[in-house]
Amino acid sequence: MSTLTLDQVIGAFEAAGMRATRPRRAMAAQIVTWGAADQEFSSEDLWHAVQEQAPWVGRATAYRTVQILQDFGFLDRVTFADGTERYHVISAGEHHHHLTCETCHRVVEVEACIAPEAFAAVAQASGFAISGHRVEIFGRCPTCQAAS
Amino acid sequence: MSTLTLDQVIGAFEAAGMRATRPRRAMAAQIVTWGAADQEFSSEDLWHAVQEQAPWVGRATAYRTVQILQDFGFLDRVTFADGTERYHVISAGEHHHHLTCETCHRVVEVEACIAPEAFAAVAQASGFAISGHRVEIFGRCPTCQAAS
DNA sequence: TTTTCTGCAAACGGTTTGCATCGCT
DNA sequence: AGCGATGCAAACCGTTTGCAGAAAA
Repeated sequence: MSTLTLDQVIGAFEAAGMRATRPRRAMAAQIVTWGAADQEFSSEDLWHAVQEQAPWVGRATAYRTVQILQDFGFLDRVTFADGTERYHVISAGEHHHHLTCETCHRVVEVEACIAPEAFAAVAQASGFAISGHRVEIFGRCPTCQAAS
Repeated sequence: MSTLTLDQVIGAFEAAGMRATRPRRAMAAQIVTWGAADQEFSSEDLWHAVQEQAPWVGRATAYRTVQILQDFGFLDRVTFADGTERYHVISAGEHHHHLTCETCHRVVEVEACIAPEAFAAVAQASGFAISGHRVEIFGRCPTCQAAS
C-alpha cells in the first residue's frame, strides 16, 4: 500500500524549480490512485487514463512526466518477462524488491532486502565490486489464485 | 566460461528438424566465440559481427536465429539498467543468476541459486504462488577495477 | 520437386524530439 | 516580458513481417 500523496508530488515539482501545471497535476492524481492500489502502468497507460478527464493532454507529456517522476524517485521501472516496461509507485524505503502477480499486474513490495549476506558472499567469491542488484519475483497473487 | 560448441548448436537445429544452413552456421560460430569469452551481445551486434565474414546475411535472419537459440535454451536474455536487451550463452545448468560487469559487459553466472529459502519465505508471507524469480547483480569485474 | 529458409524492404510499436505556441509568474 | 511547459506531428530505433526467390533435402 503506497502512501504517496498528491501534495508530495506537487511539492517535489516545486522543490525542483518546476511548475506543477495542470497536465502534471492530472497525471500525478492518476498515479497516486494507482499507487494506492499497488497497480502498475506503462507511460501509454497513463496517457490513456488521463485522456478521459483531460483529453487535450499530449502523449509526449505523459512520457515526460513519468520520466521526471522516476528521476524524483517516486516511480520504479519493472521489466516483465515479456520484455515490456512498466512503472509502479515506490512505497517502501530505499531498498526493496518486487513481487508481481503475472495475472493482474498487482505489485507487492518486499520491504526487507532478501538475503543481503548472500550478495556479499557472491562479491567475495567473484572479486566484483558490487554496485547493485535487482530481484524480481513472479507468481500469482491470492486473489487471482482464488479466481481461477 | 561457456562450454558451448558449434556441434552442439548444429545438432540442436537438426534435432528440431531445422536446417543448419550457411547463415546459421556463421552466426552460431560467432556466438560460440562470444560464449567462450562470456561476452554479451544484442541481435544487432550479432548481425554486424557476421557481416564481416558473410556480408550477404540479412538483419532479419540474425534476429530470427537469436530467437531460435533462445528457445533452444542456449541463450539467456538480460535486461540492462538502461533498458537495452542483450543475450549471453548459458553455461551453467537450469537455474542460475547473472553477475554483470557494467564496464565491459562481461557476464559471470552464479551457479547456485541465491538464498532459495528466502524466496520460499516470501511466498509464505505473501500468499503468492511463486512461479519464478530473477536476480541480476551489477558491479565492476576485477579486470575493470584494475584498469581504472 | 518440395519444403524450408533467406534477403530485402516495408511495416510496426513504443518512445523521443523539434518546434511554434501557450500560460504561469 | 520572459521562460518553462505543452500539444502536435514527425522522426527515431530496435524489431518483426510479407513475400518472391534461393537452397537444402
